Amino acid sequence: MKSKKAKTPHLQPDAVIKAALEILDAEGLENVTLRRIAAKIGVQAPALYWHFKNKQDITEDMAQAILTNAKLDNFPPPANIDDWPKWLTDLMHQLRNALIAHKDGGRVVAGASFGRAQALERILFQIFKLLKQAGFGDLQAGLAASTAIDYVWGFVIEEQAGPGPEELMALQQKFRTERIPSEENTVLDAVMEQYHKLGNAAVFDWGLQVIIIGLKSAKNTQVNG
Amino acid sequence: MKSKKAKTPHLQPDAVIKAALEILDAEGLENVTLRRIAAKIGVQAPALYWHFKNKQDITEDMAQAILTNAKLDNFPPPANIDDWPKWLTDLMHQLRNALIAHKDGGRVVAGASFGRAQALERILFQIFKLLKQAGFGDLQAGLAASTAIDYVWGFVIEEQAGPGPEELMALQQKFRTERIPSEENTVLDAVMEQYHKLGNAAVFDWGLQVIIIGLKSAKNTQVNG
DNA sequence: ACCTGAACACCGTTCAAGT
DNA sequence: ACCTGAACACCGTTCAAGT
Repeated sequence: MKSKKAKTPHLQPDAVIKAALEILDAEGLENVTLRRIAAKIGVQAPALYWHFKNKQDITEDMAQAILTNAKLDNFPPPANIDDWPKWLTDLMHQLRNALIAHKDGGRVVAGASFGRAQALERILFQIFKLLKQAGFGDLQAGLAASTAIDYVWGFVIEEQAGPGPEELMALQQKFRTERIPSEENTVLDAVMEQYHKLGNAAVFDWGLQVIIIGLKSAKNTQVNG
Repeated sequence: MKSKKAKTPHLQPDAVIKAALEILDAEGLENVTLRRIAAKIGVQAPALYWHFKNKQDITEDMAQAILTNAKLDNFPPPANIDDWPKWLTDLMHQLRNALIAHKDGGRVVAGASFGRAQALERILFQIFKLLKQAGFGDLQAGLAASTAIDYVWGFVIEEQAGPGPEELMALQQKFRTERIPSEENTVLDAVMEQYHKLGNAAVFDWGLQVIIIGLKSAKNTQVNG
């Protein structure tokens, strides 16, 4: 009698990625090692080499998982094509959310080459298609899509790699003595204060809207190499 | 008789950073190890710990060097304040140039926390000041500066970490079978072709101009948290 | 004050050997 | 087919010891 699923017959690749993401969230990227992953699923490190080519291969799958879990693919298009700004806004917020959902998510995806490229290409392709419908030229649609994605990318990397509270403290102390005009100094401090009140999502959205406004008037502009 | 500079009296911190950057350019970030750096300047690895707290400390200095060597500080302001768009354009191009001047430059600077934050803060402060002169509100000037910087950041990371020629090949092959509508497929391919003809600098500039156009109309808009 | 030698705990990876 | 045990070359880092 063959009992199906007797005792989890073999090591599932999905379980490996799941364990890796759990370690990532709990302890950060530098603790995602093959030995830690293996230990988490009750196996020895070399066992992973049966299912994955190497660590890079695992990283690729982690990146895919991070970008795939948020349903960025087949993002529901707007009823009215003229609402593409809102559609793009929502999609880019979703992309950011996917990246910040995991600790060091930006760095993980940045570390993946093939997996990142593939996932980002799909998103880019979606934006490309919709912007063309909205009246963008071929090249402009492609450029617009990558511009928006690059912005998200940079924002998240900065957001996650940015100085923690303790580093901010040290920074401020160094600047107190260094920075030239103390009047403007306090003005910038006040702005930083505002930043915190707004929250990252709002700051992110401000820049995103700037880009979208710019895109509206760049729909069919000439591109000069 | 004290001969000055007899035989390079002691190990100079600058020489360490210089050696590190040389290894970086020649062999990439993963080969920048303490032992390799030490070997390059004819010393043993533990010797570095006399001059630097740890490897992170060296990374911070590398980031500083990368961002400082390009003269991003005290970037000459425009004769006419209304020319702030060109000024900002030039500054951002210079920032990109500084980052891509070294192999993996983006990742090095991303890996630095204190050093990056300090250098970027200075650039941000400069932009902040000039945009205020150009009539931006306090908060808008700050948001505008960080938006522009984030874009540069994302573009360069993508530019440097992006798939190399061999990965692009594999990507295309995978997409040939996967991607849904082959008509649109070829359109996107044509766009990618255009990208190459334009070159990275032109693609970068297109997105940058989009942002600047958006900034012009966001000078004094309300910010909603 | 500045550097070496030797060691420690930890990597990713390989490979013969087990089942 | 799938996994272990042991080893290899390499990390960053510490520290006693040399000069």
